[in-house]
Amino acid sequence: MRRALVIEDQDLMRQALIVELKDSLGDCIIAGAQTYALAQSALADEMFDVVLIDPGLPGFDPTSSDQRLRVVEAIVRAAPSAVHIVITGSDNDKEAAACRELGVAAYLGKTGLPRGGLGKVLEQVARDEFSLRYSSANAQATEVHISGLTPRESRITELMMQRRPGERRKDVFVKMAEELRIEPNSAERYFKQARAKLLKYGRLPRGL
Amino acid sequence: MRRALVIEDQDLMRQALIVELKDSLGDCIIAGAQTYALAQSALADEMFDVVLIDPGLPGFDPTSSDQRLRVVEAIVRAAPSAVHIVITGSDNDKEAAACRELGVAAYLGKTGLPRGGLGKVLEQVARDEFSLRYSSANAQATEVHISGLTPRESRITELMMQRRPGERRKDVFVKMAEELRIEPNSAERYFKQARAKLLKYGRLPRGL
DNA sequence: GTTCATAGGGATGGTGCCATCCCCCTCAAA
DNA sequence: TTTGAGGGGGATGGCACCATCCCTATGAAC
Repeated sequence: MRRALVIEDQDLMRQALIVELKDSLGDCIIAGAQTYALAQSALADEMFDVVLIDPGLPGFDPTSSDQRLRVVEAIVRAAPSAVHIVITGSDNDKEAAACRELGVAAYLGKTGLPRGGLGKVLEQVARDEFSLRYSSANAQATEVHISGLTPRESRITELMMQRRPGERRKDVFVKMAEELRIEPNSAERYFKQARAKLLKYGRLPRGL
Repeated sequence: MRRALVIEDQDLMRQALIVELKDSLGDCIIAGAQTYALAQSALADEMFDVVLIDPGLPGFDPTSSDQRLRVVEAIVRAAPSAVHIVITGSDNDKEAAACRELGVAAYLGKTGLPRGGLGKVLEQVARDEFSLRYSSANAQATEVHISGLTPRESRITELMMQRRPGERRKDVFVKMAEELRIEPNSAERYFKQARAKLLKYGRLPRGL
């Protein structure tokens, strides 16, 4: 059972990263630290296999690349055997190179890193590659989330609304089926169920 | 059924904010926009009751308070009847005051805003109060998340590990019972179940 | 010697989601 | 006229989690 530590001051983001890690690691114990002090005490208390670091922590000047790197360096030294992943909202290539020098295994921008993205990064790292992903605003469309729909229903609705012209519904069912490893028939069933719910509440977005 | 729009470039954070909003609003439809352009087209297409804005968007200089405020102003103008909430990682009192001038209903720092925090903010806003919460690193301890535990089991384990000396287990059961509106007996049952699982896998953190 | 917190469970009913298989109907294209 | 995409469902079994109630046993406190 692997142990991981997530160092990130923004609570919702830390929560999200912990969930991402949990989904990627399988059996694991994940600690979350909001501050540098809490991270230090966690690192002193226990061993970790994976450490996720956002260097923009309270008490450090976010515009000082020097301070940011010193935080990373201190964390890496405190757990030299762990896999270290730096994730930041203000990424740049100089910092990426410097982190790599410090022994960091992956350097990630927060923008453009979707659900499941961390899993792919960990796979890359497991192959001893340095994983580098700069922020990029890559969204093609707005997402939509509708309460009352189950996750499956929500997902197929989203996929269906993003369908490009000429693409048949059946193609979308196949796409979702591959994504979730289920039968296209099931995807179709979720879509029908979702549409029925939306019709009932008179909330049918375009794209039916 | 209310409609909300979340404008935030970091995908995981946007996701988390959408979940927060969904939990707070009940029946609702929530759109998520990664960029200013996507936000604009969403605002042009539909009406929204609530708009959540992170002014630090790609394409704008994050150090320029002028640019940040112009983003907020444009969004507010595009949906004058909506409740606008600004949430940012780099909050300061000048920007808060300026946002209030622009008609924003709440100004929140990302650090120190926990799960459920947005719900309280919305309650405040519903009472026509201006909700102001600056970032603060307020965590007392590291959180712990263990895979294989259900949410209930995870929560009671976390509460139990944060128990202060002298506090009895029973007190913690009551605390969790109030939090989730269940019987203390049930909380105790979850704790026992969690401990049994942890013992089975030899992963008993201190605090039993 | 009784009370109470704690340890360590068993059993139960309910609910929601998942995944699948089935049915019927319509309409257009080949 | 047969085939295939699509609309609109019903029924089912399995599973995980939730919430509750029940039982035994230990050990310290009063």
